Amino acid sequence: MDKESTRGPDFIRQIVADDVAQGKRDGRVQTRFPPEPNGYLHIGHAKAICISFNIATEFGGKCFLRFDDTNPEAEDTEFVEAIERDVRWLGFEWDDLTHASDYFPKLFELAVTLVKDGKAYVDSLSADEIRSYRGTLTEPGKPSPHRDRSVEENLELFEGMRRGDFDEGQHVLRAKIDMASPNMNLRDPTLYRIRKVAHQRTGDTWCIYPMYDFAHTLSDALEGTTHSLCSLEFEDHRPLYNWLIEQLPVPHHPQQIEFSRLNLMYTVMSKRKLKRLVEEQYVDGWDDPRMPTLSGMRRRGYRPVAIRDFISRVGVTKKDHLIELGSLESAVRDDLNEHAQRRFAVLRPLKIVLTNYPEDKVELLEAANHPNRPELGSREVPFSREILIESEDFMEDPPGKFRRLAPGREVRLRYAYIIKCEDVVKDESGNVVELRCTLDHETRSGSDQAQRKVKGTIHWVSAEHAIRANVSLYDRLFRVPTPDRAEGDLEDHLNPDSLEVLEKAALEPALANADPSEPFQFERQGYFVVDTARAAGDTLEFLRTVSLRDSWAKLEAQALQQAKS
RNA sequence: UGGGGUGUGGCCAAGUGGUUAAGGCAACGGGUUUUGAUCCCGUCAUUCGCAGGUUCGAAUCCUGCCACCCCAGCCA
Repeated sequence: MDKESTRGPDFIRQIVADDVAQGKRDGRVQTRFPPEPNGYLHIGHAKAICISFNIATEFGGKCFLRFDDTNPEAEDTEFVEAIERDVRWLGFEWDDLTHASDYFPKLFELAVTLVKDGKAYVDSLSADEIRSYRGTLTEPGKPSPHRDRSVEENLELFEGMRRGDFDEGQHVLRAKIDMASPNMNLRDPTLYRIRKVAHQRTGDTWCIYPMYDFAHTLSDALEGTTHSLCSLEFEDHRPLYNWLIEQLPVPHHPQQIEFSRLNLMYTVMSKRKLKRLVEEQYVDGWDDPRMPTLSGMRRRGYRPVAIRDFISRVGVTKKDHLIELGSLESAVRDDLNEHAQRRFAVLRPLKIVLTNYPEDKVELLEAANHPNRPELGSREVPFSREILIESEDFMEDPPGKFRRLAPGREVRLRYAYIIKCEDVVKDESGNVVELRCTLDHETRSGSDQAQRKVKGTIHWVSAEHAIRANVSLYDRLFRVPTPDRAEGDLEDHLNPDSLEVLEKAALEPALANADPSEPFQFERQGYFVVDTARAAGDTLEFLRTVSLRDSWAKLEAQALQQAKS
């Protein structure tokens, strides 16, 4: 149910459509999403996933999930499983699941071909030496003394590398391209390095592993990718990508197209930084609701359809961008507004005694599950003499525009009665601890005389029937819009108020057996969901997915601004 | 001072030489409302990084300049 965009096809779809129209590659379309299993997927990956999977579907093609598992030191099956789960959760199913490691034998063969053709050589310089020989951005590199080894010697050495005759770092295999190229990627890039580490899939079969450019390009070419869609930072790699495909006898000639990656304000998207937040326990784990990971968003209560909608709202271009959080939240709200059933929950309770309501009386009042969707039915909410309201719905000395409860003022209790505040009870230190109100018996919701209008309507919960719950309120993880670019350490920019746990929340009884997979709107508050990861004892745990749009809060903020200036 | 990219309203983004420069988010104003929500209506770029040029006509073509991003892993 993604919202239909009125905008024309993006530049990638235009290219693919042209290719198909011209019968390029027999009009076949095949894409792939190639994550490295060294971390969890985040919202930036969701963009890449949507692009590749959707384009394949739109053109009647295929999309593979391929693990780019060429660096066994960083990779782990935990990540493999998480990635598969997250891709499926987002709503996509791959036509085939492959691994760069599936191609290790063929990749080795192709490397040998390159050596035989004199297009690759074994270099025995140290990593430091290679770096210094590479030159700089403005100065050309110089050839390694090993650059002109004979094919025979190279073959022997490369076989030796493969057999495990050498230590890590002793040799690498390099492409022989152009040490003076203005494109650093063409200055004899490393193709293979020795790593005496077991691989999560191939075990000890290999002690040499291909580098990204070699493995990725040729995996594409081997499995029949037609359009290799990736992010902008690989633009400089495209000449190398094409070079490899031109040099080697591969069955397919894919085309690489780059788009800008997704950046969101007030968060970070680099796997390295996310990993650090997890490992140094600034967050609860990869699925912490403040994380931009898909698992975090899932726990937060964002639904796949909302994420897909957000991605399509953002579009596909080559322009670097930085997207406001509001844009994501708007997509999340649009989905939840449509699908979440409404409930009453009082987050910070203030007790009210209805002095003219019988002590032992309980009424069951009907409340709609969704005001705009009557087909979703209703539930009964118990009402009694003692109720709880949101403490911020009462002000002793309210500003002009305040429409809620105040001494001598009336409000409508939603789906119930109009009440009037008669008395304010305070403790020794002057805090308001209880309100004594009278109720207008003529104004019960649905009754003939219920039409009387008052300025405000508030939600409530019967004190006697309330269910206790903890409610976690999450906010942005960082307090600066671009923590990546900000001065100082990452942790200096963390938002100290990114989590507030309310331990006195009171819920209406209908929430007692809430289905953890079902989102709710706590009326006038926001969208909430059961926090399964937190549910330990017998206390109910909810978390706030996103607040409701709040024009009152905005007014208050503006008033505060004016008071300051 | 090398190479590769990108510049359209606060944030995204259509636009592919020819009516008044789409749309979304945000903001602002108004209407409906027993959620200060939703919904609905309206306002919001005489101008497309800047300066020249070509053209009857330019965001779209040309030239120059400026700004920002990426690249010197045996990471991906």
